[in-house]
Amino acid sequence: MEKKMSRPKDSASRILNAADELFGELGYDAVSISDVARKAQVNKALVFYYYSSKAELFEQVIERYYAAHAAVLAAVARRPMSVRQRLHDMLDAYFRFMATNWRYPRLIQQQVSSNGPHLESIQRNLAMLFESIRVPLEDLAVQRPETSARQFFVTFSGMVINYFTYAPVLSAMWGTDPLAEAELAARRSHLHWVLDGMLDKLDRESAQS
Amino acid sequence: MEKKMSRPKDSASRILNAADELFGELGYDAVSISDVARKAQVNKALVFYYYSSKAELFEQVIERYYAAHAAVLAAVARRPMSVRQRLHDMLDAYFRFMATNWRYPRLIQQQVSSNGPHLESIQRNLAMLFESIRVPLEDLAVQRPETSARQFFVTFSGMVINYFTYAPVLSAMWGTDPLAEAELAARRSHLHWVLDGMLDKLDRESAQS
Amino acid sequence: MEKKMSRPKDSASRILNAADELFGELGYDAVSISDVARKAQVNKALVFYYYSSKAELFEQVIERYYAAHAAVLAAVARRPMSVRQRLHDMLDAYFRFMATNWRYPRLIQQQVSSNGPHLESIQRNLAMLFESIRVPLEDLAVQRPETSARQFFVTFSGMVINYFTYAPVLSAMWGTDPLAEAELAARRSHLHWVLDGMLDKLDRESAQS
Amino acid sequence: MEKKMSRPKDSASRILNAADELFGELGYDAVSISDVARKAQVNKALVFYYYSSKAELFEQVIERYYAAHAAVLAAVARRPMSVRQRLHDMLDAYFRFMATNWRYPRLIQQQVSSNGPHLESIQRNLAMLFESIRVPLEDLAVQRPETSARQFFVTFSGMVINYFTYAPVLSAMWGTDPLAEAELAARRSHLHWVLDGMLDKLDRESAQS
DNA sequence: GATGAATGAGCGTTCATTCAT
DNA sequence: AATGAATGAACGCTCATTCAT
Repeated sequence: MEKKMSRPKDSASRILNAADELFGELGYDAVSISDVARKAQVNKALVFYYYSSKAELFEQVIERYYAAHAAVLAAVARRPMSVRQRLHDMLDAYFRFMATNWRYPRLIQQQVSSNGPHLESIQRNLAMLFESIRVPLEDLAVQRPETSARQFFVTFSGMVINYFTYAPVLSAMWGTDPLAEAELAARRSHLHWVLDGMLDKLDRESAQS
Repeated sequence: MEKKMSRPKDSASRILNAADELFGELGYDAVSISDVARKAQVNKALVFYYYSSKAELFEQVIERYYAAHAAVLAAVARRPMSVRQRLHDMLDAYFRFMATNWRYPRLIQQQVSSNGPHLESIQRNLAMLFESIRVPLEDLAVQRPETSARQFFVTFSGMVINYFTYAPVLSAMWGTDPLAEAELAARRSHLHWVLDGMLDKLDRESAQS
Repeated sequence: MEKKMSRPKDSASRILNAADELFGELGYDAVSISDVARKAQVNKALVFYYYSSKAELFEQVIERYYAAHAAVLAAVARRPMSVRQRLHDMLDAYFRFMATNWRYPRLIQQQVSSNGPHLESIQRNLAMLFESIRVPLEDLAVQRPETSARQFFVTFSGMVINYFTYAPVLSAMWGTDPLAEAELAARRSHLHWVLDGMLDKLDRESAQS
Repeated sequence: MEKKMSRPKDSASRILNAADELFGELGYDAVSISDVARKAQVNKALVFYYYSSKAELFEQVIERYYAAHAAVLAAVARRPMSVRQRLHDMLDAYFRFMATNWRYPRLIQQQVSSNGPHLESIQRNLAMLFESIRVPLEDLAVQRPETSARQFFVTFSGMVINYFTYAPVLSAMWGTDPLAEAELAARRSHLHWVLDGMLDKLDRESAQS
């Protein structure tokens, strides 16, 4: 007799993927373990066999994103280049990563906007991200209150993240899919345009002073 | 004789305020009607006496914000001025409103990032907001993909909203309260600086073409 | 200024009528005091002003039917006539009363079939009804087990009552309204036909013995 | 080692039986899931593990009766015999089934007399029952308004059903248990006596015409 | 006589989690 | 590794009833 035909991926990762999709779409609270088990086509108790609790399951979902995210950042940081180019590169890498993993920013927003129990790990991740942008920015210009690295950090992450968080709403508003290739390209060029605008202004200001 | 020992505000609005604070802090799903009743110091059943369901209570909370928000926008729209000035004014009004009602952007983010059941009314509100920014922007410049009103809309709302959504996290990261006067001032000046950068760039580009 | 224009009937009886209709249609448990108040167009608390509890309100509803029912029975009993004629008369009066007050048998059936809290008063009423049929029947024939007054009592009340209890179901089954004149007439003639059949049989049996 | 201290019947059927008894005695609305769970000696949540809702639990209870009832009817229909004998047989089977499953008619009466949410399935069942009696009756005699199959159907079901519905009341009235063997026998002989009376009358009438 | 506000108790239902197998 | 059964706690909500005015 055959050993109950197991699916392409083993149960543990099928559960993780199901959790990823459901949490990302509906939010932590709106998803029950039963939902996850059903989607993963496994027994409900098996979820607890692999992940000790619902909270831990969620943690694993974002942990996987953190790792991938960190890898992308590291790859960019490794390349030597001008500051201006570096910032464009980082923005691009950030945007591309989010476009590919669009449920990730949604998961983060859910937690942040409701003081979820996973804020701490999000904080750690965010601090790392901030560090990677702070250095080039501080090289670039004097830190005035309106041009501090902190402000740019919030501005750029907001510009990128919110595009994906709001994707479903924008889609309904404008009748186009914000995740389609053409729309992504438009957004990306806009972001670079904005970045250029800022760098130009910084240049002009430092020239002037 | 005393006026029947009731608190400064009547039960209905005490409930609404409690709901506002709790939903804004913890998110719709994480807040139970018991929590709201306890915070409002009323009987749980009384919540249903005034608001027919938890969903309706939430609706009322955001409806109140919508009304205030629309009033602010209308006030700005009424003033005649240059396009550049108008955009600065609108940004300023938007930011100030969010700073005063910082739970409002959090409530919206919660719903949007988890496809909550109130997306529809959020959409309506967002469409209105978009309309009020679209006209001045389209006056300003040719609509290229990277400088379309849509892109600016997402960019500015992201820049503003996320500052408040992330306030708790930033507070922990930087050890300063993002909602304190000094920090708000810094953010506000940054936003105007960014807007100026963009407008300058648009000017230069239209001069050049 | 006018004294809040009161409706054709005063509040107390409007409440009673509303309760009658709702209880009769939906059953005691399925009807809330709010429902009654809404239907009677009075304030919910006013129901308790006139009727001390939901149970008492129900009691008053059936009490009103009892009184009317007793009056009808008494009227029939008063007329001197042959036994056979008396039984036909009683059956007729019973049926006509139920046809006019078709919610009454439904109310009774609800209580009886769910051991409701009003069984006792129902019992009293039923005993009275039984007494009024027992005497003529016992005059008529020897009481064998299969022809005892008790059996006839159950048989006739079942034949009459169930027609009304089942009216909604029969209506759907047969596509005709059992409470329409034509249908009532058919039922009534059937009941007399059955009664005649029984009396004939009793006659033949007593002739034979 | 013991087989995991579970009662003679497994939880699912213990719940179903408890529901049967409680619904039959007190009525759908007067019985809470807690009551059922307590009687079945299981956890309240387990009721929902086996039956998705209170309504479905009730449905299962009557469904079980339907199946048994249909089986009995089918068994009778299979036997070839004279029309008169067939009607006696059907009446007998009907009565015996009700005597054995006396909570069944009560459940039906509850629903019918309060327009309960399960009327539809009751209607289907009743239509089937009607069909099984219609054919032999229509063979028997011309259909006059007072001797139509419909009338006989209501008459006989009323005569049988109400005996059981009223059992608790009759018991209190007469001081004898209507479900005791002797009383059942009396009722049964009465029913056959009535049927004979009707058949005789039909015979006489068709002879005469 | 009439009403709006308030409340305690309970209901049907869901869910994360446990456990024996 | 996998599962069906079981459970305690909580949740949103309803309702009969009370009470001050």
